[in-house]
Amino acid sequence: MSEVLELTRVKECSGEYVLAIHDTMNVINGKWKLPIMGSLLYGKKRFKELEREIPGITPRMLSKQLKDLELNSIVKRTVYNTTPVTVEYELTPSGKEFRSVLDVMVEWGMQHRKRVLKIIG
Amino acid sequence: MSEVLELTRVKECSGEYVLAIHDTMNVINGKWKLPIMGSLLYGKKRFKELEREIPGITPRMLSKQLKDLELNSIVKRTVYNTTPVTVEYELTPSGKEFRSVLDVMVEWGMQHRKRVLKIIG
DNA sequence: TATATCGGTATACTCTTGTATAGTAACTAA
DNA sequence: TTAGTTACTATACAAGAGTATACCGATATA
Repeated sequence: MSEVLELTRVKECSGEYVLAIHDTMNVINGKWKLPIMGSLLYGKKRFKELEREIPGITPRMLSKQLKDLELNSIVKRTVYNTTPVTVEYELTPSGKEFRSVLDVMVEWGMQHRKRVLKIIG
Repeated sequence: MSEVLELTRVKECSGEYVLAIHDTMNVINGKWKLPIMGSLLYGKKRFKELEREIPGITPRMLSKQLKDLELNSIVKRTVYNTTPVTVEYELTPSGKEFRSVLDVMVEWGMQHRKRVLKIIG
């Protein structure tokens, strides 16, 4: 079965549809995962770099969310044997391809904002 | 400025990009908004119909989330002057167009699942 | 010697989300 | 008369998400 046909079939089939949605939701839930991924879209970052780039995040939450993202194969963590240790975070291929989801979200978000302002204004 | 050019510009501009993402996140956050919208994709529904179709939801949460969705112009609520009152919920144009976001989420979710299984298996 | 950086962890708290259970007024069918 | 439907609301509670603050050992810098 071709990819396109399979996708069409899945969109009809509520079970797999819901499963895939659930996978995606797991990646973006919470307040901090999208900001972290957004920051990593521009290249590898170290812990403190992320902490500085994401205003308001505490080390506790950054650590927790990075672990989540690593578990879900969105982020890769690499430790370098320097003194003191260097730890680098980067997006996996899945992480990088998540940009397509972000772009559609942005597109919808903008259209939605326009429609709402047209009604109010 | 054309739509396409404007979108390209926004994708470069972190401020508006983040704003639009935020709009979209507001629509889907929490456990129940996507199930509700999913149910309404197939047409107007009444309160009790939604309650029956979404397993596990309590009337409290259904009421709360419907209010949220109404506030954000995703769902339209119509009251009919019958006895007892009939209340119908349906998606607004924005709500209907949200399907494009869902479809991309499904596409990414499936690809991601495949990639992860390939590594593990 | 004092301070700062690195990549975090520990503890305690609040705040939001969600659950459980019961109840409401008005009406209908058995 | 009793039970059920409609569209919810009220109260109380549990659990999870997020915040605030402090701390760790090792190393580098002033």
